[in-house]
Amino acid sequence: MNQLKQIHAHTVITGLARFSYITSKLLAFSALSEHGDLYHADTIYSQIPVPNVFDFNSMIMGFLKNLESEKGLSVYTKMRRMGAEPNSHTFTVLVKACVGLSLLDQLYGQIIKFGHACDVHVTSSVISVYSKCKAMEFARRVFEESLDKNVVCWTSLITGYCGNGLVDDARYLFDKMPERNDVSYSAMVSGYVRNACFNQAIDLFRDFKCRTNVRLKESLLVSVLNACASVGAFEQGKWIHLYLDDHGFEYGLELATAGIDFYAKCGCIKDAQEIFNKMPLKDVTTWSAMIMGYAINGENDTGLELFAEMEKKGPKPNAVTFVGVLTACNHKNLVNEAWGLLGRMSKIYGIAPEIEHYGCMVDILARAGRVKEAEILIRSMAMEPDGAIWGSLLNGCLIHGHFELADKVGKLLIQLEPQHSGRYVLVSNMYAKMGNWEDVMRLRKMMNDREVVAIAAWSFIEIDGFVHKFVANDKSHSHSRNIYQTLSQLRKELESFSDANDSVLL
DNA sequence: TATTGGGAGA
Repeated sequence: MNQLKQIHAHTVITGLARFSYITSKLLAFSALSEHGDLYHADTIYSQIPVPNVFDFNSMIMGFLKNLESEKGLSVYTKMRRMGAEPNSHTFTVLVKACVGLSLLDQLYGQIIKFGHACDVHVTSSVISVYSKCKAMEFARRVFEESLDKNVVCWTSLITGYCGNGLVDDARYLFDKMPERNDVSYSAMVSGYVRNACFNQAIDLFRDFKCRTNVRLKESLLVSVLNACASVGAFEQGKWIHLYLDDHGFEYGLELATAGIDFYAKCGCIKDAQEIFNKMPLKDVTTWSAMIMGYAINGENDTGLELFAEMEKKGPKPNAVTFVGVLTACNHKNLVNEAWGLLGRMSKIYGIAPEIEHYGCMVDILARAGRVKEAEILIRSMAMEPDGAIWGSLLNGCLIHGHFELADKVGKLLIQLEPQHSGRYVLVSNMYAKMGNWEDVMRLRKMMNDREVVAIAAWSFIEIDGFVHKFVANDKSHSHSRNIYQTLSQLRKELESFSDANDSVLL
């Protein structure tokens, strides 16, 4: 950048600055290059008597890249005042500065006025921003009215539908689009993942794999790994890992972190660790995934040790990292350590606790039987407690037999989430435990009246690529007898283990 | 000079 400043000074002294293409190049580099300097660009820009569209566009892009949308918009205002005509590049970038619908509507009016409504770059950008404003009907209209649509425009609309929970509409479009590329597949797969349709995501990927012989793109594999992690589709995820090794992929940040998460969620913590160790570069997300991985696999000490290592020589932990560390404390009943970490988080790292952190802390306290303390913490929170937090407290009350508080929290929870069947089940179980059958019946009637249907929770396990499904009281599996025998054996072992521990504690 | 997609969270 110093060299550039010297060149700039030189052009001013020698009069070369009169040649607009030279100044424009200097301006663009300063505003947009990684090694640039936006404020130097601003100086160059202010010294140009009559900037051209290219210069205005460079400044708009620079400000937007720097997350200064208002300044970007004011460049546009100046541009219009000076009578310069915006081009399609201007609008493609500028629409991203529109935070609200009214601003976007105004800008779209300008786009039509200057005749850029059919430009594929502009259309894709506008669709994408309307979608982010949750205005799908407008996004759709812009799409329909554009006479020249390419695969990018289609993909923008598909992403928009997925982002607004309309995953079926997205799929309908996806099937209808005249041409698909790897990004459209990626968009649809990750759209399924974001909407918790993991199996559809995996099916679509398999479909894509069959149709093509080209090298699969990283982004698509990241989305699929995500889906595999969520449903425990071990064989499919493992296939991706082999594919990566066979095709000489680098262990890049997104892909490798998704891999760590996948193996950890499938219970293969050693494989997760192997990827972690192989990665040439790790960032806060990578470390967080690994810490959380240890926590959910019961290797809480290793998780806490890794966190200590991160504090010494890794990137600065963020809010998500602390969710992982608190989860590790939770599984080991480390109440005081958790309090300490929550304090460290805000005092040392300046991270204000979010509802997730309170959620972990309440869960830790409640599981440890410190339900009063948990209740006080909930009431001291700066934000409204959600159902999950009250649910943790209720759970703790039930484990430790605090029925009075459980009753109060249960009523509150049902009031807060009247359509959540799980809440009724939990509270109803509590009444049953107390022998309070009248209230059990009352709750059942309430559920009927409110048309709340209890959804059965299924478990899945994949063995040799075959998925086995289970539900409570299910005897349909061919090995059902053996499974129940093993379960009963396990229960006996757990009971004797817990009896032995109780006697140690007493 | 520009448009779509991608990693960790109770």
